[in-house]
Amino acid sequence: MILDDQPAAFLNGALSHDWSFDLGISVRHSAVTAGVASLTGRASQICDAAPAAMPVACSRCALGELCFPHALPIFYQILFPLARETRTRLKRGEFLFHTRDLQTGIYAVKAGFLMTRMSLPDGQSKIVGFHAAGDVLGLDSLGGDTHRTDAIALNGCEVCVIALDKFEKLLEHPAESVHVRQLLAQEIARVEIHAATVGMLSAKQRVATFLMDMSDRWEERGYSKNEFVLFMSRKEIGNFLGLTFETVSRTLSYFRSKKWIAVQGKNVLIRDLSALRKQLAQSK
Amino acid sequence: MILDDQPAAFLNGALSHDWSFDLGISVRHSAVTAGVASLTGRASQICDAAPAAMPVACSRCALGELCFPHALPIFYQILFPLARETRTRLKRGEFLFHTRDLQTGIYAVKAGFLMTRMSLPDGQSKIVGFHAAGDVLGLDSLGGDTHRTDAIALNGCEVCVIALDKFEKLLEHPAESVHVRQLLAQEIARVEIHAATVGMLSAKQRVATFLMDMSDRWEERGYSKNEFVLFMSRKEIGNFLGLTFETVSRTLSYFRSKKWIAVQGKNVLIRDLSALRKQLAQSK
DNA sequence: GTGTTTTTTTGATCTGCGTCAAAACCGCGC
DNA sequence: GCGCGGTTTTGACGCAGATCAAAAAAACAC
Repeated sequence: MILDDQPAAFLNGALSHDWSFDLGISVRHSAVTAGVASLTGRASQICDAAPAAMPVACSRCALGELCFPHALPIFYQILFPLARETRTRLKRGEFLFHTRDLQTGIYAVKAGFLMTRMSLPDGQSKIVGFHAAGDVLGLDSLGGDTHRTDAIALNGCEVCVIALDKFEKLLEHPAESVHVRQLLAQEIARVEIHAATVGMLSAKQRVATFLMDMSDRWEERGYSKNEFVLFMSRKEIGNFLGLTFETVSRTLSYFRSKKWIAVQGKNVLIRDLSALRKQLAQSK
Repeated sequence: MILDDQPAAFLNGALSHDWSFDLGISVRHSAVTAGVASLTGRASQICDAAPAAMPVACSRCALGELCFPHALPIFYQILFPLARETRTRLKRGEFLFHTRDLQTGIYAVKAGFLMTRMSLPDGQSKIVGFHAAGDVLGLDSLGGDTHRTDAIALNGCEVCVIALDKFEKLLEHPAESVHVRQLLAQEIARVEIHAATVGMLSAKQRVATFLMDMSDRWEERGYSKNEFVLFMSRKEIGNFLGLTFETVSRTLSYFRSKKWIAVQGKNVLIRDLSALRKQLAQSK
């Protein structure tokens, strides 16, 4: 189906242009652009699986300041090769870890997107977060010795694994210890905001918040805040927001009818961010 | 109004009996029993304000194993007097800290109940947690330098304040550092479960979950898991659960009509925990 | 004690979102 | 190219829970 209010060119032009803009992070670049391969017709050149032929120097890693070794010169030499050895590649749908798995390490996302999912007592499962390059996974399980969530790849991912014993050693250094505490505290903030969002906002407000959140994340990573790909399905968005996938779809269509966004499948263009933001001020 | 299915005696008998059962923690005892003062007719004897005449030895503190000094012999002598000096008393409705206040310390609840509340972009505020004796507040703000939430006393509270610089020093000890990471990780787990709960459960399921959660907390602290006081109002419960206060009230009435609980005001008696638990298995 | 305010309960009505259903669309293998 | 399974969109309908309203109960001030 062709967008009624927006020439399809925006998807093949603007989007692919921005996404092929190289930030000097080759692995992330390839993973991110994978999503538009079908639109740009360059599927044969840019494949989803992280390219083995592209070595990533830690100095150019997508994690940047977030990566532990950066703040820890003492362990830099030790951890760098360790992390390299235990790097993992995941295809869409593959698990990084399962609930109740013994926690063996900490995971830093170098490229791609994942989601974490938890099981409820009634047997249903609920998506508790989406994670992009630069995010650290597994810290929330430090309280026990098993994972509390499933982590599943949304597209081709590359994840740097730091073994738990190496991680513990890392934490003996005060600077790293502070850093990890900050990451944990930030995660609490994120989840609390999400709980508040899901708890008291209308469907329109939840979807608007979700789009704005995604926009921020893409911007943080150096991409356009107005044009991005939702690697998750409508069903997954709905699960995350506490809505059905039909409502998510309807709401996106509503935003499109108001000309606030343009959507085609997983590609999104924000056309009026302030209008979306104004939704939040609405009574409900 | 008299309970239709339960003689009022249970409230004046069983409840007050269990609550006057002294665990050797005098401050907590007085704070907890304050809620039933009007029922037991002993309001004049047991007042809400924490009694200045009752000193609390750290060895008998409600925090027990959770208290930092316990796991840290080295700092025990230093911190103990510091914590004593900076103990705070709060009356119902008073703030322990406000959003955007500069974070000056970490707070350990020694007696009473508090709630933490955060502001949403649309101006509304949302309760993100209820906290009882033994809980530690303020850790979630370690990511920045200001508080992200308001902390408000639900009844007479006594809170032990540990200045931030003292706390940082405490964390130089690895055992304490691990302990704090565990507390942070547990908080993430709590909030994620809450977000999942609020996101996809029906009103009956949310209220049932809430009651079971409260029951667990009272039991953890050595009280009966079947009889307790909800220090928060229906409005506050509703805000926390993402429901209106009318729905909370209606749902409690429904549970009472099924003879699963007995409620009079803020006093609750669980009469059939398994029936409540079965609610969660329901389709919705 | 009395009067006032706030909280809680219960009822009546309305509506946003879930549910069920069908058609359109997309990705994928051949 | 074509056919097929999964995803997304759109429509019709019903119900859980929000909203509006009023009375009862509890909390509070004096």
